[in-house]
Amino acid sequence: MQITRETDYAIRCMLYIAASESGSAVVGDISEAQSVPRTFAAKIMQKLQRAGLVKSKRGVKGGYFLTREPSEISLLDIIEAIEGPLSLNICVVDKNSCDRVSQCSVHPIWVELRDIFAESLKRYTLKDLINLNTP
Amino acid sequence: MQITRETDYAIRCMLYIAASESGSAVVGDISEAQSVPRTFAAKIMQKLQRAGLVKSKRGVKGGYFLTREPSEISLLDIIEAIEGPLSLNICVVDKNSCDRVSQCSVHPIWVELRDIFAESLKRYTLKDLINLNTP
DNA sequence: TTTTTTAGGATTATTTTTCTCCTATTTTCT
DNA sequence: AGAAAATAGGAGAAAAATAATCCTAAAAAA
Repeated sequence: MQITRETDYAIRCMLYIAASESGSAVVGDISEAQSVPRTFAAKIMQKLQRAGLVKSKRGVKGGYFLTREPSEISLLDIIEAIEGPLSLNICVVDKNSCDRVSQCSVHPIWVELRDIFAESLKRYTLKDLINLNTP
Repeated sequence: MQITRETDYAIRCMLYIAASESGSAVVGDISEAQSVPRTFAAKIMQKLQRAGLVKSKRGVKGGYFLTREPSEISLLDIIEAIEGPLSLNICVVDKNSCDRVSQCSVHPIWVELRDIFAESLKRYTLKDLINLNTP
């Protein structure tokens, strides 16, 4: 029931970019500032890019920058970018994982809880997190 | 962000006991009915007992039975019995896991979300799940 | 005293997570 | 043009967590 360390890193990386003066940052800086292993940070940024949360620019003066305003990027966005669609139980996202889904009395609860959790995670944006830090 | 298979099994085991005529069940039956590997089911029942959700009786005519009414046992109870205290990020439950907790702007959010999620999970009891099944 | 059933320690197997390494490719600056 | 600074992505290694299994012991009932 926990986010993975990778997801935690991803949030911190996004936060670093969002809070940076220029609005963009290079993997080396992100990695160092947020204590995320450098090559792992690079992989994470690639995932975030594929999910459309950031864009990259190669070469000198390159780096990553957000594609939307910090107020438009939620924790849910980042979590799903890294972990895939949110669900509390595998059966919600992969019907084949359980052959009893159709008769399972818990299944609909997992679906319902997914929506409740998603709503909660949607409510927190990068902007909120930055504001908490520097009020 | 998902419960483990062990936790899913645990919920199904509890549900089986709660729904049984006699109010008690033997590991072999639980295992078979819920398609949980037998020895694993035994381990799970032991965890549930240590958490105080069930009690056991050894020997012929033995088995496991609930210590509280189905309406008094929530999904949160079962999840925490198996996985330990609920938290969305390791840092909420183990301060040593992250050396930046004190200055981390996300940390308080994880604490807050934990409470929201816990409340949601508390709302669903074994009784609710049984009723869904046999209305 | 035999059978049924749980208790618990030790151990193995599998899967997932958490990275690392290497070789492109792109872009800028001199 | 060429060197330097970045990201891109495939492949895979290491570590940790999950998902079991096995064995021996203990308790209770018949």
